[in-house]
Amino acid sequence: MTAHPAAQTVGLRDRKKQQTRDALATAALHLVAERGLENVTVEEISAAADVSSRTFFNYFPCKDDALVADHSVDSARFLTRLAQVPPEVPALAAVRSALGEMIDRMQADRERWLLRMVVIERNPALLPRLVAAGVETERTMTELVADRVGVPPDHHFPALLAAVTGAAFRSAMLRWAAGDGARSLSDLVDEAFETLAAGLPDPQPAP
Amino acid sequence: MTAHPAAQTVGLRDRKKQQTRDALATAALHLVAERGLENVTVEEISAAADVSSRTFFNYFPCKDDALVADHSVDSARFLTRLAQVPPEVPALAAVRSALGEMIDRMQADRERWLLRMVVIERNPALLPRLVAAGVETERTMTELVADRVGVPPDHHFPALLAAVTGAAFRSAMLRWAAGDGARSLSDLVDEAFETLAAGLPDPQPAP
DNA sequence: GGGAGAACTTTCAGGTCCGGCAAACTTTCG
DNA sequence: CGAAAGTTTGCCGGACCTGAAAGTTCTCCC
Repeated sequence: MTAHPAAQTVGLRDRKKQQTRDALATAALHLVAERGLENVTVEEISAAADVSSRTFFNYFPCKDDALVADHSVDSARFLTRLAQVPPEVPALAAVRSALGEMIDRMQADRERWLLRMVVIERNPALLPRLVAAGVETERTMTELVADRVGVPPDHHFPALLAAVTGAAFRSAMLRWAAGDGARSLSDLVDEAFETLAAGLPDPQPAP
Repeated sequence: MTAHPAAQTVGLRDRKKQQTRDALATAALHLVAERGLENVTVEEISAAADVSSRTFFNYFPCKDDALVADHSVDSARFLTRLAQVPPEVPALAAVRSALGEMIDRMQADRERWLLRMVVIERNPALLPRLVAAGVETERTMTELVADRVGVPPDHHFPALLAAVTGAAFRSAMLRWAAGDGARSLSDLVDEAFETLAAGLPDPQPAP
């Protein structure tokens, strides 16, 4: 037996895969951060990660996804959480609650996520990609919410809630990056959701 | 002098340009509607509009833009309207009010807009494009709103309001198309904005 | 251990997207 | 009419992305 009898669930193979994926994403983020999206090719990213450019596409369906997607934050877990929130909790609060775990994981990966958001901010072409990453999630979320509040799936509320909370979350993420992570993401999301719950009233101009 | 002494502001040249642009957009929408986004090339679209494929790119920066962008609904006018709404009107209501004109124009172009939204619905890759079309608008909108409510530009409210109203509007557009335009877009947008103003409370399950 | 087979990577070929360039053409204006 | 300005077009090349086939690396089971 080798010196590592434990850690059986993940073999060498999976560890290498994760490494490669990580190397590609990291290389992509750093290169784009310093040169801009247009001035970085897939070949350069692949070279920096020491793999062929064909391999790049085995991991990411397109260049942008290497910058925006993140395996560690998979939406399936968020949806599971959402389904688990007790049904008497209002939908908006339920969504906020279910986001908690995802937010924690993002804070744990603080460094990388801040870089990611800065890259997105400086390359607006990526912003739609951020939406794309959530579009399938929003669809499922719509169904979950319809179920939860007991309205037909073509009612306007579930789709509106999904779209609006998605927008609010993105807004908080961008704000997080803009402040370089000075305030916690959790706080910023809370602030946004409270404003939503209050019906988006005009804020006080000056105290 | 010719038989058309009036209509001086637009010459033959500009009229032709508008025609070409329109032909390209129309061809793109119809082809994609029947074959799907992947199975339509720029060459085919250009051929259908009787221009070279090189000309296509003189009008649209990429294939998707021919499907999503619309010259008749330029956001500059919306922003102008927004700036004109009296400052005592709360920001959320002001946005709804400023959207009115755009909505009217979309209803006038009902046919084309419904087709467009159906195409987007059936080709989810385009949905992020719809966001992209509004991203610059949202940025300006953020500044306008900050100004209007008298908070610094890095306050969370303006960006949140811009993102959220954008999402709500898109949600209403998709709903409009899903119902094949049975209910007026104006109604659907009102419904969404009222729900926003109420703080997104859970709807009544059944009467 | 050791080999059969699965999984991953690489190379290669090819289609589509998209932008720069300069020549031909069309409209506008003096 | 003729010059100026704008538009269309073909040509070319780089970049993105995909399929197929061949080569390499890991896993599993004996």
